[in-house]
Amino acid sequence: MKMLDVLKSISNQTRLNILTWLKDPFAYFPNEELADYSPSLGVCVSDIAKKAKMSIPTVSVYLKTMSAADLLVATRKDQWTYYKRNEEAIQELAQLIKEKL
Amino acid sequence: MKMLDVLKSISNQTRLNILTWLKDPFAYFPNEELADYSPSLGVCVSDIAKKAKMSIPTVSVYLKTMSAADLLVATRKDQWTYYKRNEEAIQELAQLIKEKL
DNA sequence: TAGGGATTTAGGTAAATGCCTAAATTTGAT
DNA sequence: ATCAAATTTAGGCATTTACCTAAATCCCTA
Repeated sequence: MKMLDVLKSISNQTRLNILTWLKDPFAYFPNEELADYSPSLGVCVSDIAKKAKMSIPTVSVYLKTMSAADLLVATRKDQWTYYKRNEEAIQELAQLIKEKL
Repeated sequence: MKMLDVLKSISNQTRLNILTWLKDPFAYFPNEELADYSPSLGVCVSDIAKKAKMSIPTVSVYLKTMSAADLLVATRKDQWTYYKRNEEAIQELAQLIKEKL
């Protein structure tokens, strides 16, 4: 894990929010959008963009950045790309800060 | 603690390095510079700037930013400003990431 | 109170980041 | 093969960040 890239990828309020939203999608996204939600997939790009009130392209690259930093896991299914949190990597980051930083 | 400001303040390789150096000054700074080192004070601006191979003004504002984010503690003594880590805040950050992020 | 060392503040430029719209691509369904 | 929906890629502009040098300030000591 590249500590600096991970840190950069969460040094933005929107990206930080996305991480929070994905922690508990039912608490943050309209239920109808989660009709066929599955924890193994996560939430799709456009739903996240709508929640963020930001353009889809912007959010698309944010998500891509975060998955490049290994904080999110992307799954393409049909024409949708779903993103979910990578809990292991997040815990690993906390651990790294705790003992190595 | 403002999570975002803290994260921003460590989203830079040099500032990340400084945090590492201050964790164990004797391992990273020339011993003669630490002649009157005391853990309660830390290391002064110009020694840190020299170690970073960066201009003093740049490092001065980096350090100030980090202490504004509460990651460092500054102590002015005579004409020197010493900086040391704020271990509590760093642990708090790790904790915050672990359970709230 | 003048001089000098350490630091901070100001001011500037280049690079990176934040976001957008438009265009291109992917993929399922007629 | 074609259309439409979702996403990604490209390109662009505004703001922030990363540094620097020069000037100002702080604080000692003569």
